[in-house]
Amino acid sequence: MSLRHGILGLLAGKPMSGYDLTQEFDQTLSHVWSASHSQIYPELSRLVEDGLIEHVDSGPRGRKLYGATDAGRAEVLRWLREDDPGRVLRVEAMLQGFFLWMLEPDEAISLLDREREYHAARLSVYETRALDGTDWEVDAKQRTRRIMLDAGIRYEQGLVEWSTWAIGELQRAEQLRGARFAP
Amino acid sequence: MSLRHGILGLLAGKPMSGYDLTQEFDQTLSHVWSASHSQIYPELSRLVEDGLIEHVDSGPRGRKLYGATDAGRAEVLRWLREDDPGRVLRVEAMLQGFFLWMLEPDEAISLLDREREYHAARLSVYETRALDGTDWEVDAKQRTRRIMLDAGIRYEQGLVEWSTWAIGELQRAEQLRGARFAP
DNA sequence: GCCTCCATGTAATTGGTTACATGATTCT
DNA sequence: AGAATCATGTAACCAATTACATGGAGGC
Repeated sequence: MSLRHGILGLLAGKPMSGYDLTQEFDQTLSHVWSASHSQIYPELSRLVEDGLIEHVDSGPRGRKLYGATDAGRAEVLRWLREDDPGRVLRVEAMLQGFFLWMLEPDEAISLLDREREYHAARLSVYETRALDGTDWEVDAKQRTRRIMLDAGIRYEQGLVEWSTWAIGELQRAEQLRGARFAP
Repeated sequence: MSLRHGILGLLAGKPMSGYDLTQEFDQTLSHVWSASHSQIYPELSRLVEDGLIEHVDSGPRGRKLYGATDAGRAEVLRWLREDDPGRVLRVEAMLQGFFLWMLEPDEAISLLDREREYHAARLSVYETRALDGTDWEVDAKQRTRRIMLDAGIRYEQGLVEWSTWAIGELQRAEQLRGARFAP
């Protein structure tokens, strides 16, 4: 139950509303975990029921702030210490990659180019964020954010490099193929 | 519906049984898409119903080989050409990473060390596989396999480097903290 | 004869997506 | 006055996991 622990971990950091959590998953955690508001709100109710979070404050427009209870914080720590994380990966774009051989070379190249562009765009988002964070290194929380942002940067960088290289490979292969007919 | 297209793409390559597909997802496609046999068998039935694959041969122990039909191959191509891949990512280990600040420095380091070890192990599996593949470059299919294996290698390499670096960061931070009390 | 691996399937449950539904506040 | 954004929730459906269930073939 990772969504549960994700929410719990965020609320252990500071009180937030369902809306805030939705944004956090969508922005900061996006390269690590996805969750939509329709999943988050019911999970918040369950966490309250289980005594792991509590309703701590209210704001305008029915806004409800939740915070982690002691039991909630303890549960995050237990999860971090004891639970081996699942290793399932599902990356649809990379699954498509496995079937590139079915496409004409130029189509395969344009698919890889789509990937290169996507990851270059993500990379520049993360790099901007890295520059924006001025007061890094002040405390453990900031340091963690920096470390996880770096993971995102390295991941996107790796994929930009990979797709650039792969495009080159396909172009080289096609030139060789052409040369056999027009030497 | 990525599982569907994953199966279809594999069967467009060569006829396989549900058992073969399960192994393929578990071994070659593991860093890209996961699927268990309990998901695969029902999906095979649905694909037959929809005329995208057909039962082409039988073997011992009730083994059933399926192959893609023309409609099936056409559907893979349509998917590759027209469908924008989903960009949802879910990596439980990295989600845990976001809450490292809640742990004592030595615990955080050992969590990162677990990651380093896991990815180093995966990396060596892929690197062995890269050496085993002798007749690379012979055709588009082999070239695709090489390119996707390379994606896996770069991904794991990136994470080994990242976790090594992150461990260093935490160690450095802890030394600085210690120095303030014992200058 | 027994163990392991090959091989296929189903059922119950949980997790996640998409669509539906509503209302308050702020900005222009 | 109208649009955009904030904010919360539910319902129907689809996807995935875990557990249950069974049997044949080959090796020792």
